[in-house]
Amino acid sequence: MEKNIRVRFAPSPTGHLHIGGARTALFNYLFARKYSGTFILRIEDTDELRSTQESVKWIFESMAWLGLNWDEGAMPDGSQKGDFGPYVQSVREANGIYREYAKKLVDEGKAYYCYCTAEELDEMRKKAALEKRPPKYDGRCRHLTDEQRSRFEKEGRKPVIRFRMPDEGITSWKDLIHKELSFENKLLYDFIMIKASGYPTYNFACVIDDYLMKISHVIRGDDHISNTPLQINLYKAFGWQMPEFAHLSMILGPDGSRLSKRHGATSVQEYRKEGFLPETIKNYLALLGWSTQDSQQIFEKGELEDKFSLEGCQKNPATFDPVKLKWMNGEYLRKLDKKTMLEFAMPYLRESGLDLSYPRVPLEDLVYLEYEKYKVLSEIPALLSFFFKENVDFDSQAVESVFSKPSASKVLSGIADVYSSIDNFKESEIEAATRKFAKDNGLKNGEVFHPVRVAVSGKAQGPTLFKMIEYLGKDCAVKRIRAAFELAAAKK
RNA sequence: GGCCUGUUCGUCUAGCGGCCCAGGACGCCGCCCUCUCAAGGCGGAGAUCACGGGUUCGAAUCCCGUACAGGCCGCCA
Repeated sequence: MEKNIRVRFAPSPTGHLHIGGARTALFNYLFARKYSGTFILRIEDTDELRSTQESVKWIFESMAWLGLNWDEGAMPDGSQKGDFGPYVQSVREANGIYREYAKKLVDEGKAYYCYCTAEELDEMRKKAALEKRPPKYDGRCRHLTDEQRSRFEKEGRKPVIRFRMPDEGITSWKDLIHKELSFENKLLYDFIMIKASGYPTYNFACVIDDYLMKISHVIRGDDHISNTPLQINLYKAFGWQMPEFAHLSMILGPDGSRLSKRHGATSVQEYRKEGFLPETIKNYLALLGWSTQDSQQIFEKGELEDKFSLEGCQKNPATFDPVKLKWMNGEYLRKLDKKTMLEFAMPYLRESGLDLSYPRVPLEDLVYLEYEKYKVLSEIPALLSFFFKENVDFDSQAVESVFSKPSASKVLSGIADVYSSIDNFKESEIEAATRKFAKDNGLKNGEVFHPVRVAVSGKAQGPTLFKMIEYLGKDCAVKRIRAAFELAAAKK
């Protein structure tokens, strides 16, 4: 691979960072890291209507959370990092960069002013559709005389600048993922470079900036494939060397259409809130459309950066699978140590409204108790809630199936006495005493364990029993078992 | 309507002419472990490689059609 790899992620700030955008960012990031290149963040806010400052903030936040740190570009504090800035297109526009280059093409006869109104264009498209022709701009303003122009100007019309597309020939390039791709020029159209507002369009700004920022590889979604021949003709008109192109496949929802809001969570922020770890998101996203030869699933820190390659990228679209995402998050959660897990769990615990001062054991011990069960952080409070309050919320089904057994009330009254006489209230002591109780009374272990579990936690499923009882503490456990005894006795 | 792209288990994928009547992972099913649920271990079902033609001694892999799917055709990006 040649030196000076420079790639960029260029989102338009019109909402939260979408999971598809995050993947594009990730692939660019990984590519840059793999080849010791430069990863650049450029804000493409040329849509004056939809771009917002707030969206820019969201993009920064999501990128930072994912750990996709950029070497150059717009920074959260408003500064510009790097020698090829500014990295915000609206600022570049204000600096006159796009107008300057557009004028150059106009002067050379490679672009022209067009006075057609949006309504006229609309009309043309409708007509074309009716006649089953491609809705392509017919080039009617290509050869306007000075007289015609001044008449339009007098009418108060603001012109756009259109690129004069070659009528003949073929535009092709060797895509790093799709191999050879080609388009006939006569099918292309005179696209707008500068809008009537003076703002550049995507296709124009993108080329100017990629050139000026010395981008070596353009890695983006393959919804841009048909924009590429337009852009290549721009490079040719300027006489610039074009970058390499790599078009990534799309991400689909479960129904096979492009992943969108109606498929549920689509922004990085939503996944963060649900309790996915950034490492999970990165790992999962990397696997959507990319793989190693041995189909490796889980990557240790730094491994993605080492192993990533464009050759391993898929040409066909990938369906997003939330189930596998959750599995993967479980894998990452299980790797966390006690302290880290508590740090991650804390926001969810706080938000749950549980009385965090209630338990007598350290929170990290409680959280870690069920560590191998978690799939997302947000489910932690519900799993542990019985540790945080005086009384037990009984699961009616558990009560029904366990307390209705004839031995239940006998077990509960007996075991409460046994527990209250244990001095060293630790897991091993509790377990030994419980097993002895079962044996002495001719009961199966399960006949004792199950009612006790429901009595202290209210649920039929939960953490390992004796550790749970130890963490609850002697007083609490005995009290709960006695209360449950009343309940079970009443059932009879 | 035109152009472009794509098509291997339900899903993500390995595969780049013989090692493949197709391997891994998620999910599913069963067994084991076990105080429950998980986790873990073991095993299983699941793809005639979209379809039809070629090329070749030999094709999931190369070529051509067909079908289906997606993308683009905006003074959106």
